[in-house]
Amino acid sequence: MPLTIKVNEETFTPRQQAVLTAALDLLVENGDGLTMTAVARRASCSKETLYKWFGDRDGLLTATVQWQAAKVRMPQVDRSHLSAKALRLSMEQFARDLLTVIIGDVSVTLNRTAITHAAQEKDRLGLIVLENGPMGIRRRLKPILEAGKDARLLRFANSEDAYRTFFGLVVRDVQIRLLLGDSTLTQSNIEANIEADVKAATDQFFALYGVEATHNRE
Amino acid sequence: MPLTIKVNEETFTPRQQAVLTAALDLLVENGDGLTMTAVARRASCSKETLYKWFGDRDGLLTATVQWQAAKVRMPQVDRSHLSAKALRLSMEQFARDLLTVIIGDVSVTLNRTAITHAAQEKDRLGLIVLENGPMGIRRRLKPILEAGKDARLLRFANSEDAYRTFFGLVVRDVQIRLLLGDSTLTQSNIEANIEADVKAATDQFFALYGVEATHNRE
DNA sequence: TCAGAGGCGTACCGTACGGTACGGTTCGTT
DNA sequence: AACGAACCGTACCGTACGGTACGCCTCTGA
Repeated sequence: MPLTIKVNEETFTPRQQAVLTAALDLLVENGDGLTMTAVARRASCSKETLYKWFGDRDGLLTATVQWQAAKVRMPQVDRSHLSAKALRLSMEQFARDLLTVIIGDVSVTLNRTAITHAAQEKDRLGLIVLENGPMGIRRRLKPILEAGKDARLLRFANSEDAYRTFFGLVVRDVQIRLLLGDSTLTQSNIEANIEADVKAATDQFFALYGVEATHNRE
Repeated sequence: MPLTIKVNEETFTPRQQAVLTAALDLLVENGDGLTMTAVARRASCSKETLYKWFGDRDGLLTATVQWQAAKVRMPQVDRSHLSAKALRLSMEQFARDLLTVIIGDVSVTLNRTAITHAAQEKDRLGLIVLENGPMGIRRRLKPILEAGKDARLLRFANSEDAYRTFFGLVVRDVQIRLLLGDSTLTQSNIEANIEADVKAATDQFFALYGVEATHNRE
């Protein structure tokens, strides 16, 4: 019994994972370069095997996206014993992880692929990325926000709005510009400012939702 | 590479605009449905004419996106004599227009198309959408922000950050979710909340950058 | 009335790629 | 050793679609 990694009910053998890695590499290297022939050649396997394992091109694509997306795990933040300082650090950590993931080649590629897919009534990939992207973030951030609320460090009517505001403050127009291929946004360019951006976004979030804020949404 | 985007009414004849309309309709109806044959049939013209007018498929796509994107004109806001109330109304108007455009079928389709295109090293469409989307917004919003600053109604170090924060506060995760095909975000669903969202975003923006804000980014 | 331009519709070509078939090879099991 | 399952490599098929060619129609202007 070979070691397998379980991803949402789907298990992949190491060999299969090598294939998925090849597929992902091809995607990142060259967005439309994911032809079955190219994957087979890159992974040194036969097309027949690809079809046997993944059904069809769509299945391979889905498996690739799903497998990779699930690998993006953001560190869980310690929720217990929430001091003001700890909360702030947690939020900053979150912002940093979020930004780092979003500007990565893999994320850009996966989002582009899923969006392309969604443009054809096949929203399967879109839903996967959605679930592992924005929704995943939301799921992890929400308890922290509510812990902050319970600790009287944050004030908001519902955590949904608070999460979405935080998302907006952190991501701003970076993601859409990257997806559209804005050449003025080099990765190194963003990385250089990432700490400043993280701090700014967190400051702004606390200005809006921190208990000491005079202005607060109702 | 001087990417000049100039779409005058004289650039395309009415007949050509009819063709572009057909192409856009096909795009919106069915993202990948833009085949040359389909456009020709829909517009009741010959493929040869399409190639004569637009060069190749890419040219047709570019013309379509360019033509439509340039049609999205947000109202210029009167900048002179800027009262606090006028500024706020301007910002709200901006937020409303921005949200309205972004959740529209056409915008979603165009962004998806451009992103798909950008996934293939051909960032031409991406740049066009970028220019008419985020960058266009930035160009129109910036003078208003600076007028607000001059009138001592807003306070910020540079208008770039202020614009991007506003963008984030307004758009949040709506655009990426729509692009990914999030089925829980129906258009009517968003439209129902659009006024509340607009007000919330504007409130938050003024809380962060208004002169009366106690917390302000440095 | 005629000529030419512009344009429609259709047929056609080439190619890229998804998907299948098959012979040959490796490897595990008995 | 013998057998079979899994798999590799390659050749092959069908189709969809980008792009071209061409015959015919319509409209315009002299």
